[in-house]
Amino acid sequence: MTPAARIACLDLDTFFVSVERLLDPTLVGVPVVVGGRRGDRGVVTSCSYEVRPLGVHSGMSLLEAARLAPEAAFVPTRHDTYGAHAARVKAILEQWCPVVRTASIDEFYLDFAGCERMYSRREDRSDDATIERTVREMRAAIQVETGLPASVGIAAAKAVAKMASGRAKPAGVVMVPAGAERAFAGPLPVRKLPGIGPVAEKVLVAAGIRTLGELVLVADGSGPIAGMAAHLRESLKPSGPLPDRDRPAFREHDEAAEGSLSNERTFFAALGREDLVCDALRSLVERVTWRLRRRGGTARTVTVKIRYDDFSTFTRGRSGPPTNAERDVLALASSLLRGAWDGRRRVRLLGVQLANLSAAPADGEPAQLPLFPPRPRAGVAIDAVRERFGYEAIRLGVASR
DNA sequence: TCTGGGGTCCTAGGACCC
DNA sequence: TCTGGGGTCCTAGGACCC
Repeated sequence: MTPAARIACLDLDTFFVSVERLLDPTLVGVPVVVGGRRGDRGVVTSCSYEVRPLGVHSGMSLLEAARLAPEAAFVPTRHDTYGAHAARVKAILEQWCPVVRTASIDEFYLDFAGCERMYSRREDRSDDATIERTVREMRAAIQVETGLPASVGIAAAKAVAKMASGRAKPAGVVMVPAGAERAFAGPLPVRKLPGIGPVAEKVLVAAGIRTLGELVLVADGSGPIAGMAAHLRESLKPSGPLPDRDRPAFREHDEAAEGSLSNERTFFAALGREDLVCDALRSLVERVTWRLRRRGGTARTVTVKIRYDDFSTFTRGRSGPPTNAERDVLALASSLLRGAWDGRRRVRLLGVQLANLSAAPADGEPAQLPLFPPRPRAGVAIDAVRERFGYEAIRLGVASR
């Protein structure tokens, strides 16, 4: 069977902005920047199409964005809010396609292989036409049912579908028929290829390679540029079946026993005092272990991250017996912090990561020895309140500073 | 462009084991 | 004893993605 363009990549347009507009209709039709209030330290996480021509883009500091777009409305990011909207989108996609995978909060891959017959109509002149028409109908259904605009790329290869979804924005559909991959990708800047970031781009541009059409011609061989060319050629080939499951971070809570969990914080003013650094560490441990318990898992590895004023960054980690107890993690994190911080330099950022996750033994099941000490009753009560009303419903004395 | 916060994946050296 | 090769785990750092 010849490979065909059956992989669709659906990307929600300016997702956070779109959700904020659903929740606050006064934002409709006005330029919007999501990421924080004017003057906050932080960066743009999403911005509306009105401000793009002014030079605003995600990742830019809010100060710069405010200078470029003085008229824009600035709204803080509400991470707890967006997941439910993404879940509604996914539920609709599953009515249209048997294979739907979540790649990120605003991005889904679908595999329509084998669906041509079911969706075929007399006016369709080919299987490709059937799929493209179906995807257009699906895209419109998402918009009508959720109020969220989306763009879709369709191709035989995931990476090509992804690049095509970029070309489909806003609110469009672009299909790249099998065999047309090189013609489609050739004119695009190298940065558009998934896997080419700022560092790789710099290397390529320094070598005079600006487009994927130039990169694809680089011969096989050793060295970073030949490696990137090989990566590109591989990316243009038809993809195999999509992975069995969603990425770990986007699975349901009770099956999320893989991947890692982390919380980190950049301080408005870098911290120099030891007691404040320790308080911050405690607060991070409290939050990240709560998330771990909520998804019913344990972690074997704890890593502390520290960034100084000059942006130099260090991590120190250690593995041990699995735990989800705040006390255990705090003890380990504190000792790692002592190894990572000289106690003199000012600390700009502190982070705690939990990794090597696995599912915690079910309730009532005898754990081997005291690896899973019963949670103190106060801790259980705090978790319960947070489960109902959200993490911020309870601020513990020292952590609320 | 003075740079947030949540992730994944890859590399590379050393320990350790058979 | 001076010494092979493969596999896996641990740790630190970095590129990349949204």
